[in-house]
Amino acid sequence: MRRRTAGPGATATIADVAARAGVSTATVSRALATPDRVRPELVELVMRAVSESGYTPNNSARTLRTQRSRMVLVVVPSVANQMYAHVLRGIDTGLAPAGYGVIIGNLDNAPNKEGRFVDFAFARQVDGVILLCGFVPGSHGRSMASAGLPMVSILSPIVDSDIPDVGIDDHAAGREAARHLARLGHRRLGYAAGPREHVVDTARWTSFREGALAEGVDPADIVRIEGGEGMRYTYRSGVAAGERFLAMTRRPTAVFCGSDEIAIGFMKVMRDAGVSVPEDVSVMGIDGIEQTDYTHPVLTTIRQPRQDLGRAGAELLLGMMDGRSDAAHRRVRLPFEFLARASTGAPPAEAAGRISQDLAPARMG
Amino acid sequence: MRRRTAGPGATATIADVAARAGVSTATVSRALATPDRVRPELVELVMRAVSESGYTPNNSARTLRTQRSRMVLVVVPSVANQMYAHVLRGIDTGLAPAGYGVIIGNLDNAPNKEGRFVDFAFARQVDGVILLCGFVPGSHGRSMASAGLPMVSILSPIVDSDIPDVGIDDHAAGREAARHLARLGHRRLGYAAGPREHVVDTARWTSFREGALAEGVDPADIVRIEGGEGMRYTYRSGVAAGERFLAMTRRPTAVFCGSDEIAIGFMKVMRDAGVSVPEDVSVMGIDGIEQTDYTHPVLTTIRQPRQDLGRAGAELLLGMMDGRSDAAHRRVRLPFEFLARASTGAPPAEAAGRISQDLAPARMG
DNA sequence: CGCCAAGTTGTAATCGATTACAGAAACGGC
DNA sequence: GCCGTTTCTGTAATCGATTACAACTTGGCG
Repeated sequence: MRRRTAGPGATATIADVAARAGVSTATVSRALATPDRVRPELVELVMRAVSESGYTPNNSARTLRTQRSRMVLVVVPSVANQMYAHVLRGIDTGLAPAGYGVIIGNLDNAPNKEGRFVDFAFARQVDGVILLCGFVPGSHGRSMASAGLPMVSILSPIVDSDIPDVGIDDHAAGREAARHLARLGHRRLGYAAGPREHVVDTARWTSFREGALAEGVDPADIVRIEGGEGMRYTYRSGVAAGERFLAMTRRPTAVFCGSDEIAIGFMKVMRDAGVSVPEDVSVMGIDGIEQTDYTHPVLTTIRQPRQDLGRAGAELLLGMMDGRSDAAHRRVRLPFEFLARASTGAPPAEAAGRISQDLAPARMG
Repeated sequence: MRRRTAGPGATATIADVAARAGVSTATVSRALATPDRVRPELVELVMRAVSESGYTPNNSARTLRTQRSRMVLVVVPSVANQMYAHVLRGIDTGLAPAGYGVIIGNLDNAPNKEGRFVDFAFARQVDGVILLCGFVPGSHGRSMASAGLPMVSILSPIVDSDIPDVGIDDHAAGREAARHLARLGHRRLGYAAGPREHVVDTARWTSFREGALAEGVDPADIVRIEGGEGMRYTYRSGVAAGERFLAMTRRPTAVFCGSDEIAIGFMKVMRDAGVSVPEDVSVMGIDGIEQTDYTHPVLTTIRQPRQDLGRAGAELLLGMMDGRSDAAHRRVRLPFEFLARASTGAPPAEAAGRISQDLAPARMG
C-alpha cells in the first residue's frame, strides 16, 4: 500500500504525521486530544511533526467516528432581514467558544426550501438546530423534529411542541405599546400587521388589543391594518399598510407596527402624503433595529436584546447537545427595553377625546 | 456482528435499507445514485425500503469517501451588515440548485476570528470559499490560500493574488459620483471615508478624486473626511464624519459617502444640526440598500446588484469546483445603477463659484 | 525476586458511505 | 451447444479519524 506523501498543496493525514514522528496514529491522536496520557517527549515529537506537515484533522473522518459534527443549523426566514441577522450574530458568538460552527438555512421566505435543511438534520450533518422561523421545517411529510436532534427556537415559541424557546415576552410588549399610546391620549388605535397566522404577530396583535381595552379604549376603535399577502415584516408591508391607512375614513391617531421595518415603510407613506408624524399620527415599531436611531422623527420602538437572544439560544442548545437538559431553562424570557422617542406624541387636538372635541368646532370655524 | 435495527428515532443506515430490501449495500447505493444501472424491480424495492426506514445518507461518511463535502464557506466581515447579508442571499440562491450548502464565517469585524475558518478549509470541511472581506484569512502564519481550495472574492478584488473576483467597477462608480456632483455645480467636494486601507474604499476615494479633477475641481477642494477608527462602513462612521464636517471652517457643499450607511449617519447629524439636505449640503451614498428608499430626503446612491453579485460569485465558484476553470471569468464586472434622487441638488447660492462669491460680501453686510 | 498495578504504546476495529473488482447470469452469434 | 459480450449484483477495500483492547514496560511492595 503506497501512502501519498504530504507534498506541498496536498493535505497531510494523521498517518503522515505518525510516520514523520515515528509513532502510531493512535499516539498522534492521543497527543493531540489527551496529551496527559502520552509521554511528554512523544507529545513534543508529535507536535513538531504536526506543525511541519501542516496537519489539520479531517473533519468528516472525525465526525463519522465520533458522531459529532460540531455544527449547528440555523434556520432563518431571511438572512437579509436586520433582526435575524443580528440574532444570527449572537448565535455565532455564543457557539464559537465551544468550537461549533454555523450552517445557515436560509428559507428566503419561500416554503419549498425547507426540504434541503430537513435533509441536513437527517444526514447528521449538524448536532443541533436553532429555529428563527417560528415553526419546525418539514417536507414530504417528514418533520425535522423526528430527526432526534436537540432544537431551540429563538424569537418565537413553537406551538404544540415542547421545543425550548428564547425570546421576549411578546404579550407584555404588545400591552406596553397599547399603554404607551393610550396614556398619550390616543383613543383610536391601529396595528400595522405582520404576516397573518405568525405566532409572534398574533401575540403582538392580541396583546396590543388587550392592553388597549384595559386602558378603556372602545373595541371598535382598535383596528388591524393588513400589510398585504406574503410581505412579512418588510418595508413594503409597511407601505401597503400606510396606503390602507390613508384610505380609511376614520383613521386611528396612533399606529403600532408589527416590526420596525413596517413602521419605517409606514412613515414613508405618511411623509409622502403630507401626514406628519407624530403631529397627525403617532407611529411606533418593535424590534429596535439600529436603523430606528436614524429615522426622522426618531422611531419609538421596543428594543429586543437581539444579540443576547442569539447568545442565550446558543447556550441553551449547547447545554442540550452536551446532554445537560436543564429543564429549568425551557422557556427563557429576556427583558425588552421600551424606547419612547419622537415618533409618538399626543393626538391631534380634534381627536383627543371629549374635552378636545368640544373645542373642535371652534377650530373648524 | 449485531446491527442496530432502525427503531423510531434511530437513524437508518444503508445497511438497514439493504437488509430490508434484501440486497447488498452496493445495490442500495447504486439504486439511489445511478438507477439506470440497476434492475428496475430492485430499484423499486430499494426505494420502498428507503422510504419505509426514512433513510438519509450520512453526510460525513459520504464526504469522507468521495472527498467532496458539498459545502462552501462564506467569509463575511459582519452578517449584521445589510450589504453583505444580501450578497449572502444571492450566494445561497446560486449554490442551492447545485446542492451546495453554506457555512458562514462571520469575522464580526474582529481579526482574531480568522483562525476558525482557516481550520475549516484545511479540515476539508468545505469544497470552496467565497470571500466578502477583501482579503485572504490566515492565522499563525498559515494562509487559507494554501489549503488548495477554489476561492472567489465578491465585492472586492484581492490584491497581489490571482483569486477571481466579482464586483462592480468601483473606479467607474467613484468617477460617476464626482461627475454627478460636479455637474450639479459643486466645486468643493468631500468623501466620507470607509475603513482606511480597505481596497474598495481606496478605489472609491481615488477615483472620486480623479473624477472631480477631470471636472475641473481644484485639488485643494477635494477632501477626505475620516469616519473614525475601526468603524468600517457603519452608521456611526457616518455620524463621526458628519461631526468632523460640521467642525470644518470651509465645508464642502457635497459629500460622497463610502457606503449608504455612512450617508444615513451623516444625514442624521446634518438634520440634528439644522443643516438641510440637499439645500445646504448634497449627500450621496453607494451600495443601494433598500433602506435608501425610505430616508428623507430619498438618498442618491449607486446601486450594486447585490443579489446578482452573490449569484455570479457562486456560479463562478461552482465552475471552479467542477474543474471547469473558465479563465475568461477571472474578473467579473457587473453593471451598477446610478440613482440620482432627492438628497443631491444644486449647491447653495453663496458657494456656487465666482459669480456667487461676488455676492457673498453683500450678504454678510 | 516475584507479583500486581499503573502507565504507555501499538494493533486493529469501527463509523457509514462509495466503488473497484470479480463473479454470475443472460443473451446472441456462429 | 459453445463462447464472448453485456448486464447486473455482491464482496470487500477505502476514505481518515478515534478508541477498545492487548501487549509491553516500569515501579512499588512484600
